Amino acid sequence: MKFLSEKNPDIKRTYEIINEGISKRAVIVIMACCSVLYEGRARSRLADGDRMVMIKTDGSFLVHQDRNLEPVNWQPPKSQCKASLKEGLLHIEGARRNPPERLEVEIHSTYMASYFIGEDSKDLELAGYEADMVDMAFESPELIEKGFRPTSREYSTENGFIDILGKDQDGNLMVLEFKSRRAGINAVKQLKRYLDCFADHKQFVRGLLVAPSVTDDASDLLKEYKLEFKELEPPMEFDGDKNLTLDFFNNIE
Amino acid sequence: MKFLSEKNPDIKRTYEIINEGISKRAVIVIMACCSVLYEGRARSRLADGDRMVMIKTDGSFLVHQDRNLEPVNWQPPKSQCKASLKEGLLHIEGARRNPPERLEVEIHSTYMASYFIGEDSKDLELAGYEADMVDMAFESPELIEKGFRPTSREYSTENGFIDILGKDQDGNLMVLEFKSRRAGINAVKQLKRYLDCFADHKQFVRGLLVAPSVTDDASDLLKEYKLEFKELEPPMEFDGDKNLTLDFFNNIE
DNA sequence: TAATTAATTTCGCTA
DNA sequence: TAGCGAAGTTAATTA
Repeated sequence: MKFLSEKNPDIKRTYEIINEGISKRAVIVIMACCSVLYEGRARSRLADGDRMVMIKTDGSFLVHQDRNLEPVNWQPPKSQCKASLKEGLLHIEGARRNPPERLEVEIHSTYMASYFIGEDSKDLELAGYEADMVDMAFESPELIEKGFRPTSREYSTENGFIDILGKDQDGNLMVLEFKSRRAGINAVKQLKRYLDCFADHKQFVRGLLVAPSVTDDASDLLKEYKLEFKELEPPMEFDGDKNLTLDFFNNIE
Repeated sequence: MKFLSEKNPDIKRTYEIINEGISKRAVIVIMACCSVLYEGRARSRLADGDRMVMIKTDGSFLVHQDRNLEPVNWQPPKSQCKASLKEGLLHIEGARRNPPERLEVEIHSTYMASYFIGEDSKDLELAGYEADMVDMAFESPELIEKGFRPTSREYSTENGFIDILGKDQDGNLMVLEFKSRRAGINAVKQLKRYLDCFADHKQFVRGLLVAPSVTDDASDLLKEYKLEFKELEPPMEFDGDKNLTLDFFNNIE
């Protein structure tokens, strides 16, 4: 990896490092005392303090405080970032047109300025999506209940798309709504709205909420609406990897 | 600011820097080639690549690739982070109990390892919230329309809370739903559900969607449901600062 | 602690 | 490009 890192560069040198990093399409990481202004979808200001400033190769622009998971200010990918020296002050501006917004960092002193040109071709593999859960149930309908036969996925209604539509072993129509996390009352209301689309249906239609768990409120509402709940966890295997167990994952307590 | 930054430290030295940073409650920033595993609410793995690893003073733990605004993997504030050397490999683990989840970064080589103990007492001031918009309309009802008289905020119905309930100059009941951004069909449906709660009301009830703009679909749906739209921007002034104009904010094109 | 909701949500997908 | 919906959403507020 090619990189450059300097301690306590002065304002002018920091400016040079940022420009060099931008022109080389590097990831720029700076620790500095700065103030921040944002205007666009909302508007914010942040007085002086020590923060980490990062500009990524795709134009993502982040300002992190020493606390919180999320950046205190940011600009999304594809922002145009540029540095400028004005009256002895260093400004970094990230802007974009749609929506129009602008982030400006004013750097007063720099503790460390660096940029990195690295290799990272790998993308994240992630398991546990709601979509995978629906796929699993569609392919293995016995996970829902004995005799369940799914007929369609993403069945379109005027109140949105039903995850899975099918029939139980007695031929009753079934509407399935999936949640990959604990389901709340909104999930129940959503399911109810799907069932409303079958109000003129002659036969009884069963509504089934499928999730790892439900909140107490949601459980009550299910009873009130005469809907059902089926406990099911989202699949945690990676694609093409269904049979592999990693030691790592057995270590969690 | 007190800080330490070293280039190309070996694994053992990186380990020392991390431990020193953690014990001093510093912000740790590392550029390294690493792989990442996560298990908890979901499960993920990320093969080797060059990334930025950051541990904050509140236990936030982030892994950033050179692209995307969001970290590719992370652990929220209050996570327990610790480093360990196993068979010549450096592991950093961040874990928490509720929900049970664990992030593990395996570092293969380090380009830069650093920690920073800085000062940052300032919090972000932000304007442009939906809540501010509702407040503004409640206090200045003429912004909605001449003769409008708001009666309650957060009026509770079985379909959720109505932002503002009031009456127009002819005494008609009005239900107002606010969005601080462009409103879509979901906002219209939400407003419709509030109006459904007044289905047994003897008089006509007006439904008004208040937002900076609406999507075309939402506009169509408003007509279909015979609901109205009022264009209104969220307030962009900071608290206690209503009369100040900042030069900065005039610069945006 | 749990549930509800807005967010400069972001991100990916689809039309 | 815009709209729609899930997300390891996060973060704040309230019960």
